[in-house]
Amino acid sequence: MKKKADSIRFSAFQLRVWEAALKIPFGSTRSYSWVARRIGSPQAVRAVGTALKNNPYPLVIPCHRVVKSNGDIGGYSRGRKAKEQLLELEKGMKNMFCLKGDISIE
DNA sequence: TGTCCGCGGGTGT
DNA sequence: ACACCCGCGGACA
Repeated sequence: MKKKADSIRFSAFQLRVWEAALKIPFGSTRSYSWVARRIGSPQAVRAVGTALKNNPYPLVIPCHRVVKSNGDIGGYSRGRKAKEQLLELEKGMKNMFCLKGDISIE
């Protein structure tokens, strides 16, 4: 990603990561490795984390739904706490609307 | 559990 | 070109 006045220049890798993140169902979570596999770069798990961190719209892109594969919550730009609360919030909303299954965006 | 190392991509120098 | 830095994961003790 070139940092210039343009600000609309992102690498294809980042775009793929964010696109994959957008496919994560509301109120659900996926792992970093899941995203890595999904974008066709199974070993790029660390890069996925970096890409998610660099995402320009942290709330539009549901990067908070990406957690560690070992059950840990993982990191978050705005702090782990915020991430945790966001997930709880989505869970609550899901419950509020009496949603049994996942909501698929595509 | 805690550490350690490799991983791919991004950024600074 | 080089040397780090990471929102990780898996192996190993």
